Amino acid sequence: MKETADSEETHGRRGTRMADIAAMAGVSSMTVSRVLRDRSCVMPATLSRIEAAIDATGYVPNRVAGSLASRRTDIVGLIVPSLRNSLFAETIKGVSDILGPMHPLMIADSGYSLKGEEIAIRAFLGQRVCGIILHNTKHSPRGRAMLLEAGIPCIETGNLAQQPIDMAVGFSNRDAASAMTMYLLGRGYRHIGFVCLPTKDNDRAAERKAGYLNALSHASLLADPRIVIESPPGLKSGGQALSYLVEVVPEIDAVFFSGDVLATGALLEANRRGWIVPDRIAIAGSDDSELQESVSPPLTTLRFPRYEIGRRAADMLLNRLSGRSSGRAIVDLGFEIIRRASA
Amino acid sequence: MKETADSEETHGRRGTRMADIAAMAGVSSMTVSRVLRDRSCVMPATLSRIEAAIDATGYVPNRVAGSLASRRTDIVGLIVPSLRNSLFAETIKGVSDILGPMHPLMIADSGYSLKGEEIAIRAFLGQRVCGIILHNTKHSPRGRAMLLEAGIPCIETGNLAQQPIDMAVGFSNRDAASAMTMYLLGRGYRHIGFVCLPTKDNDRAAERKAGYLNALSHASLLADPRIVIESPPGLKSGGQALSYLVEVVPEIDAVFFSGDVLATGALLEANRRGWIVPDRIAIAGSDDSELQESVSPPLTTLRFPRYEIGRRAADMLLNRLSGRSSGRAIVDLGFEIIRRASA
DNA sequence: TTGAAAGCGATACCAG
DNA sequence: CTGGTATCGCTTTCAA
Repeated sequence: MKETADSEETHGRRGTRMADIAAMAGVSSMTVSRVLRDRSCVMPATLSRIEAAIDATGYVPNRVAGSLASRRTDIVGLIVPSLRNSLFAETIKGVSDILGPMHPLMIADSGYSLKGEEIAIRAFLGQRVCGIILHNTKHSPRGRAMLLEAGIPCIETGNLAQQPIDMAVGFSNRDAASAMTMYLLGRGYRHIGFVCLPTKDNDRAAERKAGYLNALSHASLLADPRIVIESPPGLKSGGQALSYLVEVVPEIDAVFFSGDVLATGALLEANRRGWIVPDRIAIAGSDDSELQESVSPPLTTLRFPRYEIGRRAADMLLNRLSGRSSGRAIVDLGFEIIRRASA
Repeated sequence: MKETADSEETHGRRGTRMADIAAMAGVSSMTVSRVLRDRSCVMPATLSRIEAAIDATGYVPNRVAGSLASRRTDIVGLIVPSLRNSLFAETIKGVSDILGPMHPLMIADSGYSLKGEEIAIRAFLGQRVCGIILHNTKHSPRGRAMLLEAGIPCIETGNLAQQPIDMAVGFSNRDAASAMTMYLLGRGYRHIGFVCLPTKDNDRAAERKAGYLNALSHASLLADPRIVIESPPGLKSGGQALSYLVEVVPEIDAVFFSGDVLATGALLEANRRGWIVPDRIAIAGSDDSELQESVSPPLTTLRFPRYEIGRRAADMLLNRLSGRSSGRAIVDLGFEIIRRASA
């Protein structure tokens, strides 16, 4: 019956368990378990024996077992449309900063597809994450159903959801686009083009287009469908979009690029062609960054509080978990128009 | 003894368990477990009953319990210096693309500090990740010890480690910096400045500085310490570095910016000041991107296969886990010098 | 091909 | 403050 000792010696490292620590310290594993949560709930003498055992062995508690026993994990799941895009990186950083090491962060990208999001949701639920943060507010029926069914906090951050599954934090893409369009109208531009990312499966792009169209109709202007286009992401793509718009409707006097670095690409292209911005054509962008501020002329853009959105999302999640809050919060963090020389 | 039925009704949703599915399908839970791994190992009739039960209930297997029983998870841990930096986003994307939904990805940032990395390592080991990918090749003693002790695959990717803990994939920052410096020397520049990110806790920056110095001494040139500087990251920072260098040593004829977007910032600053690049001063950068290609003049840069590094790292990890490989692979994915107009 | 029994390594819940 | 005992929901192992 030396099986135990034998296998420890024979098979080598099987990993230190809580029971081993308990044995070394001459206590039960419950005491060890308690110490791990709260050092101040045992006698000092006991505590020091336990701590000695822990760092003699380098024991790292098994959260998998702990999670099974307590029926919950500390893992937070985050799904973004793309891991490559630095915009989402801001939000990820915000989330990560608030969560800290006590709440491991699991990240998946949906590849901008509803199906991809659904797959990620299922994977996360399989891991029994304690909460989920999503960038999309549009979901597949199954995805939405799983989230509802799971009964865990869920925060949607991409567009300010009017009917969130649970909670939402963000800003209104529609209002932001509308505001920028009105700003351009206020500056006297009358042939304002609009470029956004593909709207399929992307509620944010769709909302921005709607905001642009809204603003025009509020001003009793008719949108010219020839200069309302969708474009893939990227600097070059922005340049190409600008070239295209000017060719199709030469009298165009301003363009609002509502996606990522499109505006910067357009500005670089304008510079290359020797077009004076904003005299020949005004350019407005979105998602302000150091880059948009550093080009010449600096770009007028929308600024979104992406980092703060990540922080708030994580914050709301943690509050809900700790029972300090409940209810279907919808937090609007707004946006700003950053006025610079380009429009 | 109607406890079971009672508690299900009383406490409501407790989540469907494998045993429930088994009961519904009239089989044992072992059979359900098997089906989940390999649909083709049970009789078709049994299979369809089980599948019917699964999607009638929306059952999502509990990986926490599964992991405890099998003593291993499918979770991969990834630690990067910063989640904000789009460079690392490339690698993250590569890792994520290879892992897919079967291997959830846990991500933490070290905040460029060894202590931060150690904390993340401990957290990951607590979650019993099946493998770890690190961007740093310099670690705290405890961090290194934990990794060694854990006995799981570990891949270092930031700088090509000569003595990896386990496996390594990447490129030599030293060789790359040396190559770029030699390229500049070959173009006839003789007063070449060097700017890198802070070298503290950052083996990559340190290696690049060493490569620059190496190249100079191979050419029997003395480095001028006044124009070898460290600078924080960012476009503006790059511009400031350029201004500083030109002021301190006016005869400087080229600068190699070895970090991130520093070179782009410097180029924009040069343009602003009306300095002709490369006639007044040549500028070379690193970490090629669409941006560096799109500015005027386009930047000569080093290009690193960051996405591919992520893919290979994940690939090596998966291969090791599946037993298809072993051994301490060190994979050098190299680098390229992208020659453009700026230097 | 299928099932029964015995864990996996913690925590919950009571008792003392 | 401390310990015993019964899970947690699945996989392993062996037997049928």
